[in-house]
Amino acid sequence: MSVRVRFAPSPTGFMHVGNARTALFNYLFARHHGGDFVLRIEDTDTERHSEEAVKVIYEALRWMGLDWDEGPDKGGPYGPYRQSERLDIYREFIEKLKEKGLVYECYCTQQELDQMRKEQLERGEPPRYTGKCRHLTEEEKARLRAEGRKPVLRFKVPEDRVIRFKDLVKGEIEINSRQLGGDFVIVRSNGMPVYNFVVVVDDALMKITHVIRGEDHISNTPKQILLYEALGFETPQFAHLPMILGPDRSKLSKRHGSTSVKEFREKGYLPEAFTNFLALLGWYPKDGKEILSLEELIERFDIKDVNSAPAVFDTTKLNWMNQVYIRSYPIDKLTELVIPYLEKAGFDLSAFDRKWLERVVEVSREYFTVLSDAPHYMEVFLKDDFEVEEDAKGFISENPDRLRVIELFYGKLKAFEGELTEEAFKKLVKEVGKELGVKGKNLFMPIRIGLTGKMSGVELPVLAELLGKERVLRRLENSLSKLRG
RNA sequence: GUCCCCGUCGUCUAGCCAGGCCUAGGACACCGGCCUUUCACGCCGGCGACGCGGGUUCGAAUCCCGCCGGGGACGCCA
Repeated sequence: MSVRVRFAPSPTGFMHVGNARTALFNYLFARHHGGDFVLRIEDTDTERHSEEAVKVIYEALRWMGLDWDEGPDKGGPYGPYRQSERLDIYREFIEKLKEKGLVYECYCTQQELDQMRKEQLERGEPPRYTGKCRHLTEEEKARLRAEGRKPVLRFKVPEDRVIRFKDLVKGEIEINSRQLGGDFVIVRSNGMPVYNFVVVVDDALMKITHVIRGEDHISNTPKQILLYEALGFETPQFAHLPMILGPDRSKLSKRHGSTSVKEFREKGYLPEAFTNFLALLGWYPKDGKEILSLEELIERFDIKDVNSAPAVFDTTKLNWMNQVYIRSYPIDKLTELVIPYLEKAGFDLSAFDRKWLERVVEVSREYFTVLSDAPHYMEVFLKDDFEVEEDAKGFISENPDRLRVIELFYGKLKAFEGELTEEAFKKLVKEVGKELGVKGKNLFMPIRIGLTGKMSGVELPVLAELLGKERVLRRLENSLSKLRG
């Protein structure tokens, strides 16, 4: 039987990195085995969900390069792929459970349940539903209905049964049915079925062979296994991925800073780096190669190599990886990605030639960690009327020779005929040094300051050639006036 | 509270299932040096971990037990 996995997020309006990793691992598993990757939207909690939120999921997945074979937008043989559109299907299976006598109506109110839980906790007992409504007579039900109460449907959990399953990541797990918290709700009082039920129906009907999801679902698994059995479905294989933790070792959440895929995208992480980094959170390739393309990840991915210990989400390594990817990215693509950041920073790029801009990106990218660093490092190429920084001013005023270097260089350049290539620039600087008897830092730094107003930056000859004679002259005039004044 | 899961450098991890090859390997970060007439890159080097205690064994990071620590789940959320 061929492998079928699914990613089943609920559209909350943002895609958490934990979800992103779950999606990735499902995708890698499917592609590695030549199977199908299904996208299903879990929106039974209707009030919370919107179309916009579904779009967020699509965008995150597409950005990461994870393409799905079946889904709400694509269709497929086991649709619909949105739970809110599958209500008739669920109804059918709920009827089945009713016929088998495996469910019953419960009329307890929210307040009653809360009260019960509170008392149990106070007594030091684990909170659980006691089965109070399990044996209501028809008359009692009628009376409760007359009070205006609307029942939920609860599933009868067997008294004392050990439920076992083999988790592909964690190994054998067993739990006694007594620990499940009592008979659980499968249909809300408003008629809407609940996660633990629909997930089973959907996974079974969609022929999902492997359920790969976060570790926080481990405790749901026994309940779901009970439902698979009650409905006469074959249980799939389970693989529970270790949690992703914040720096304080608690479950990663918004208070830990950036946790949504969108934020990483906006900061200027490349999807390749982000995906690569996520893959290494809880998984490690046998050959130890860490920089891996999606194809290479697919090739190497094995669910058996997934670590069972949780991983702390620390973006330090992601930063490094992003640099690695930035440096090897196709320059035209990188330029395309960088442009929005430059425009957002207020640079008018219309005056610049595309090829020239690519050259600038090429020499600047060595300095970027994230794409949003681009304006900072590229400014030196884009803006001629800069300020001279304080430390640079200080450096010049320390020694009168230093200002003279700029002045002489300016004069020589003005008189210079021809194109200002790297070679020509070096030659001119050398002449200045010779005539003034200045070398090293005392020679180069004033020229750097004259050209950029700063004490550090890209290599000067490269900068000079890219700017061209006219712009260099203008810059020297600019900084000279500021240094003298 | 109860149950479940987990515990190797600061972080991601290799090794653990099939005990000796582990004086515990790699990567990131950090520190130092080299390179560079700046910064960064790059190169070289350094720092740095088997949670604790018992067993089993000639030998344990690896197997067993206990403890401690961390996390998760206990919803008419998913």
